[in-house]
Amino acid sequence: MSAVRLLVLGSILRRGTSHGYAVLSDITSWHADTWTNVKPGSIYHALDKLESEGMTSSVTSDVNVKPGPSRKEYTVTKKGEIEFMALLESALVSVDLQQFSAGIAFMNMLSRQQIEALLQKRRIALETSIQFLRGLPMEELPSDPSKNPELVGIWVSYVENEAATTERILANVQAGKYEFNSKMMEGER
Amino acid sequence: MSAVRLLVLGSILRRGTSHGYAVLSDITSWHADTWTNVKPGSIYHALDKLESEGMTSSVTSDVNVKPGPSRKEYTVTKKGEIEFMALLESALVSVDLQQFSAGIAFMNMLSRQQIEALLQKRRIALETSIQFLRGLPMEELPSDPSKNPELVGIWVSYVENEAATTERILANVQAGKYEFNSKMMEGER
DNA sequence: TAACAGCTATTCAAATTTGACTAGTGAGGA
DNA sequence: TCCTCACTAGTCAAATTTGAATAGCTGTTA
Repeated sequence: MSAVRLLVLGSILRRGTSHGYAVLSDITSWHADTWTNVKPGSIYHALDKLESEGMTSSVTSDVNVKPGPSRKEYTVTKKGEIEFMALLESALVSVDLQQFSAGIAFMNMLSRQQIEALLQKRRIALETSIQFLRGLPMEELPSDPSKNPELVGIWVSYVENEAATTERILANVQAGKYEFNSKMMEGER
Repeated sequence: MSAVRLLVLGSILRRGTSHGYAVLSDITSWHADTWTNVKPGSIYHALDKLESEGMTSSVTSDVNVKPGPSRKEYTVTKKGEIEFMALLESALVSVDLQQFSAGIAFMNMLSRQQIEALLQKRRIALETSIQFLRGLPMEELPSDPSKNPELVGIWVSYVENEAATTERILANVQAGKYEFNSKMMEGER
């Protein structure tokens, strides 16, 4: 899965109630064409899917909306909120940059303690991955692509860089930067 | 598009002639579960698609193949070879890590001069991207996710790291490391 | 000998993503 | 007035990707 569901739920949650086009505008304005690449179709599909799963509920509003055609207003249900939290937590430990970015975009919706724990977890996973990559066989004149030192090098350096990034964010969070959610939600001890 | 087409064509080209399962085994053995994540379904789909587009041609071999059920043997056509080269060149300038990795996996199928030109091009694209990212507005207490300094930081550091990686590979290639294709192919000056 | 595990080889339905297209409304100019 | 442009809002078919299932052969074990 891509990060669409997380982004869509997050976008609606930030506004309390929202409609397709607003979600689309939010997301396309957030990404600097860099960290997400979601198209209208994916967003509207995700909206339908989320509604059919009971993650959101909607009303068709046709009265006194100012410009353009009528639209469907969505709200995130309790179930959807739980789903959002689960997606958010898994995004924040993901090695994938798009996932992780989307997680960071909504980091303020968790508590400082939760973020710290998740970032630690990501860092450890990345370090394990570095160990593994360093152990791979390589050949100067590779007999098959997997033994190409540059190929392995690309991934070692990516993962090392991610580990450093994670560490840096963690340090900032621990130093008391930014604001976080203080209200506790289900699934917490 | 993902890197499947490139990987499939590359795998067949390396063996001269090949069949679905061999392509699948190649690709899954190359990725260290890291730099590609292609499933059987995608590979067989790509094989069908490529054949229908005339990029490959196939024979059903049923005689004296040793184990298991019968299979379809594919060869890359001239047209497929041209497609492969185009995909390879575009992978090598891609900002996306999966694309770029797949390109590096087959770098020896281009000439040293071609690789050098493409890597330069990638580095320049990445540097332009860094300039852009550095110019983005940020807020310590972001009013919307796109202004989150950590989010922007993640991408700055990713792109900077990619620029450095590209530079490093370029330096090695220029220093005479590795072996490349000396035979010239169409579309070259 | 039959049954099962394990490798070879692939298929297929369902889910997701892409890319391109449709359509309503208001503002401003000719 | 009427036309066109730009913005709002969304739909849809086609392509791709996923996840899980199917099916052929060979060797081993009970």
